[in-house]
Amino acid sequence: MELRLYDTLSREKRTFVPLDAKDVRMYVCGPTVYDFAHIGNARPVIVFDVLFRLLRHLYGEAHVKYVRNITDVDDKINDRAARDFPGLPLNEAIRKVTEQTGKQFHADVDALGALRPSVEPRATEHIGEMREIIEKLVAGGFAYVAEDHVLFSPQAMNAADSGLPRYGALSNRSLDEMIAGARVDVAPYKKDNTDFVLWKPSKPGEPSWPSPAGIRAEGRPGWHVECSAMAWKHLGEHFDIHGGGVDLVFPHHENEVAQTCCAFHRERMANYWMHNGFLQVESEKMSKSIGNFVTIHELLADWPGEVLRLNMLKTHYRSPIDWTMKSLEESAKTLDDWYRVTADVAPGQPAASVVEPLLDDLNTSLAIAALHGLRNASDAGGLAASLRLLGFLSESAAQWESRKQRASGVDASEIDRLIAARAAARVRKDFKESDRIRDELVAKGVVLKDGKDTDGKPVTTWELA
RNA sequence: GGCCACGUGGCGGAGUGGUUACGCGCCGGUCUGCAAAACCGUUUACUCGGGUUCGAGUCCCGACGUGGCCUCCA
Repeated sequence: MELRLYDTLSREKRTFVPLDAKDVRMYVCGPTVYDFAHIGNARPVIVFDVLFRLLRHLYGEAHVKYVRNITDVDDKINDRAARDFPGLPLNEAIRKVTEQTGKQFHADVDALGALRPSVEPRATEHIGEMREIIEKLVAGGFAYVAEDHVLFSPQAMNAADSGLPRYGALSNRSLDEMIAGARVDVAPYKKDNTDFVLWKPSKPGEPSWPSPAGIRAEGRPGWHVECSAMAWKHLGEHFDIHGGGVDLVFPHHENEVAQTCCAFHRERMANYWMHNGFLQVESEKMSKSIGNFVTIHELLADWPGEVLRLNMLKTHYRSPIDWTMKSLEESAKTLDDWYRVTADVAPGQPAASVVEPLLDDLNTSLAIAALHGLRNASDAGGLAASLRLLGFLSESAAQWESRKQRASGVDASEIDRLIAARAAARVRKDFKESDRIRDELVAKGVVLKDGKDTDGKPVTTWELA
């Protein structure tokens, strides 16, 4: 069985053939670290983590390299730093913001069960590579200097007749359309309104580095060239998979392709371009003004990370998701059941019924249906191994259960005392008293479960509603 | 205005021409002092209008609806 992936560029599912099966290479655009990551940011993290795990399963852990960058130079970071640390010099404030936010991001994605990528490059550590790419683009006639900016010219790219991709091929639009649809003010230093910034001058006090292309004033990079530089440094001029959210297709990824292909005279940057769909919250677009803007951090206060993970994977990665409380409750219930039935089970091999849907462009919905199938067939070993492949079952069943008790703050010994009192009442057939105790516990959110142990003796356990 | 994606049963959500998706819920049963939990079983669908075909949720055209992108938002 072979892996098939949907490629945004060719707009079809294609069999995945790595450039080098001993060194499978994937790049995913990571966060700009200026604020808490929201639940929409969690989607690419989880989706491409599943792909990373699947690739490791197929090609071996040592043969897959996953790069996810951290953008730590950006206007939004500068604004946030000035707002939060008005007393500090800007550069120091920026460092505080990026450190704090980066740390929080790692705590969030760890809780979601996402493996750390092989490399997490920071933009500010790759300024040299960015300058190098910019120099090549200027030398090749694809970029020009104007008023201390360096601008990339898609027109020049499409005028070149050598083996380059056409600008606009990834996002499926022509330069003419872009010119016609342009609705922003064109900066006076641009030759064409489709030109985009590779390098720009820094204002006094802002982060700055020596500029390329003979510009005397110091400056800083444009966003797009950061990813071209980091991907090049860690994965080479041409690699296998490039991922991110659909919103990045244009202009970010289109521009990455342009920069990398023109700098290195290549026809392709990545062989497969993968994009995850967007997310709505309770059927509404997530926005701060509606008040439904929800961070990963906030959700983790109420739900285990694996519940968020399962809830995300119930929907195919390219479809839109409506993120709702009801759906989260369902996901939590499912995981409770899976933890229960896989408790103390030695994991076997991941089931083919789970792996095969994943090979078909990460059909996680169908894979989850297969998990239910394993559960109903009482194949606990296969279920446990398959869940692990998908990044679940990171803790023991006991830890999973105790986490819920801790969160609710109930006193386990008090509950045990009440259960014993109820058992005594039932023995003397004082059902009025036994029901009273049961209701008392329900009021505390504790649900009793009467069963029998292996000897047929009645035994009562409990769980939180 | 331009480009693109999507529209499945009470809810979530798979399925690219012909057989039960699956899960949650509902309902019924077993168990129970009664419940709950657990286990067993059952139920309902393909936005609308045309077309292609022996046959369409699945292909084509149109309408309506929802969402995304159109210069730094995952």
